[in-house]
Amino acid sequence: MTTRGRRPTVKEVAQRAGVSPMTVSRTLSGGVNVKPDVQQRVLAAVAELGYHRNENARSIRPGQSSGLIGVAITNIANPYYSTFALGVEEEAALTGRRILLGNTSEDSAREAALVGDFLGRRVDGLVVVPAGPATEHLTQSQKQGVPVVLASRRVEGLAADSVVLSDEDGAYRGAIALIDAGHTRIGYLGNTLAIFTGKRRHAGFVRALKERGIPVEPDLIAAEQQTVEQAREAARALLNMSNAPTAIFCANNRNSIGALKEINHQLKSGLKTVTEFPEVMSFDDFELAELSPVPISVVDHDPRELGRTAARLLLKRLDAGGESVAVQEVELPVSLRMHVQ
Amino acid sequence: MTTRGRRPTVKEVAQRAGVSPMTVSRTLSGGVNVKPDVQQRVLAAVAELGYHRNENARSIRPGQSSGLIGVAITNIANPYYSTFALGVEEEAALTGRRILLGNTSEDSAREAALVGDFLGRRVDGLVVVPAGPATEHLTQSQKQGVPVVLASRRVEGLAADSVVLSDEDGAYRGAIALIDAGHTRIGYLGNTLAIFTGKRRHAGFVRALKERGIPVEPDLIAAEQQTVEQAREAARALLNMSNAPTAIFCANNRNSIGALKEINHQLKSGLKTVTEFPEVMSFDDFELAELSPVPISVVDHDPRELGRTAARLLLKRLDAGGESVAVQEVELPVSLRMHVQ
DNA sequence: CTGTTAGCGCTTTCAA
DNA sequence: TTGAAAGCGCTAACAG
Repeated sequence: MTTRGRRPTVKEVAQRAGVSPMTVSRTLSGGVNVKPDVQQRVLAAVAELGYHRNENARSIRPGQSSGLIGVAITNIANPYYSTFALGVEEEAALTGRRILLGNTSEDSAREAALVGDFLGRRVDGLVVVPAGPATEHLTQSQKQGVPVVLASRRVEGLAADSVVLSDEDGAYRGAIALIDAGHTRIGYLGNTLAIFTGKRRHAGFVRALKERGIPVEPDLIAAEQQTVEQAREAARALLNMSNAPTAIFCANNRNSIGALKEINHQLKSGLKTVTEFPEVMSFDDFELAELSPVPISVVDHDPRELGRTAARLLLKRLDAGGESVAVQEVELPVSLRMHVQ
Repeated sequence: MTTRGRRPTVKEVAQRAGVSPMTVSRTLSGGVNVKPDVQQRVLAAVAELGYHRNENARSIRPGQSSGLIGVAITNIANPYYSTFALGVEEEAALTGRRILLGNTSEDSAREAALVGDFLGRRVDGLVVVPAGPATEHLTQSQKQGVPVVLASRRVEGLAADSVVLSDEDGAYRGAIALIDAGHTRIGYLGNTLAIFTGKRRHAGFVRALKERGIPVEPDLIAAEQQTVEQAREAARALLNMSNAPTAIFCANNRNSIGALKEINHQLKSGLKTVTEFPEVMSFDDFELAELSPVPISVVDHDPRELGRTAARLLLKRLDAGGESVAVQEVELPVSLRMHVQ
């Protein structure tokens, strides 16, 4: 039995198996040039002692990697990002790598601290959903040979691989669909234009309106909501306008959910009937969207695939070693699903 | 400028600052016994080079810890678990620790592999939502001085700290509430009884029925659904019975969502009216529960707090060093919220 | 096929 | 207040 609190080392395994540490090391690395019966003894000793090779000690040797990928996302609790993280984890696990996960809460300073910590832990690479326009910590990572892949959002002035959604196109198509359905007064609920996705989705929305000769009324645009509660308040304001919009475009799931909560609330209070509420278009699908009391359509996409793609871009660059590879900018397609049932 | 692909070491920082590596080390560890002006020079060199102390090299020295916590959960994409992970991450970050996150997909073998990998990376401790009754990998971890905290589920025969919900009590109260509302035919949708929470919630449900003299009809019990799709099928079977239940108790969010999807679907198909569908009681709150077309109540709790508590239990044990501390078994309360609006 | 040597980046111990 | 030496666990490179 192993003594409590002791972690066995190669030496102990070697001793127990009656070989040198090198033979243990070789056995554990595939067993080239080790006699089968000796391997057996080594593996038996490993099992008996519950030995696990110290990956940290291993990683400090030149040419060795830590097998760690640092993942910095803005909000783990948002299903969109947690599903994204799942995608990264799965793809990383395929190569035996693990993810170090950190939450930035949309705070650039926290992101920078997190990245610094990740570098200290010698991650092989980073997958980041950038919280803001800051780039220093990311370029520093790149300079030290730790590649960075941006996901969901890009940042200006940083030459890094990235995978984002077709935000502009998706928002454009969503808005066009509403216009085609006869709407001319369309509200907009989104996150701040300072954020990559917020800006692009807003741009797509505006392009659709302009193209169809519909004026963009500032009163109908609310683009500062990051939480469901904020979104709900903004939705309330839109719904309570004397000349309320007949449709609302929600630029992300937080805003869609806030809008539905408010619509549901007002509906249950009984002041208006269903037909008096606007139709909803949501950029982001979400669980139970089909329960919406008003017709709802979604600009759908696959956050898990977004995560997988981010990981793949990173792994590809890692495989290339230090060789310079052209920066990859991937844009994943979105699909319009009308009137989710 | 740092050369691409080079990570600076203490030596380089020392050279640049004109001191020995030890002085750099001391400065970075708080600066005791280093003259202020020397510290300035060191820190300047650190900043110029973008130096990050190699935590892996650091951790191999005796008495040093990696500052890593291994977190193994069964399904990152489930909001319940991702919110749980957020709680762990937050609490860990307070002590400067990071989490290594792995998904087990309810697979014990994968969990064992994950734990082995975590041990190899010299985690300070583990937070595990156990996928099954297997304990070998967990006792091995404990034997090597790496404490384990179980969350959401316990496993028999393992003396480890744990934090779980008041499953039995919550299910009991939920069922009693349905009975008090006049229901005598109550369906049950849950995950398998082989899982800790499944067994306990089912037990609470059954206890309520028995206590009130209501027979437990096997036909009304479906307890094998792990996914929303499976839950939806099981719900369909219940709804389509000639003598369908007037209420359904759903033992977790996957089952609640599956049930609501099916109810919504049948409702929109127009074969029955709203009042012909059963009322729903959901163990687990979830986003947009209030949009349910039928009355819904929830057995509510706080997965983030569950994560925080798990992390706190672990940190407390780590603080105690190797000293033996009594095993802590925490049970977090749940609250009944009737007729969510 | 196996073992010895040396050294990765860091910090504890001891000496100055 | 500073530095030199030694060694943590591991594995390339070189013997044998």
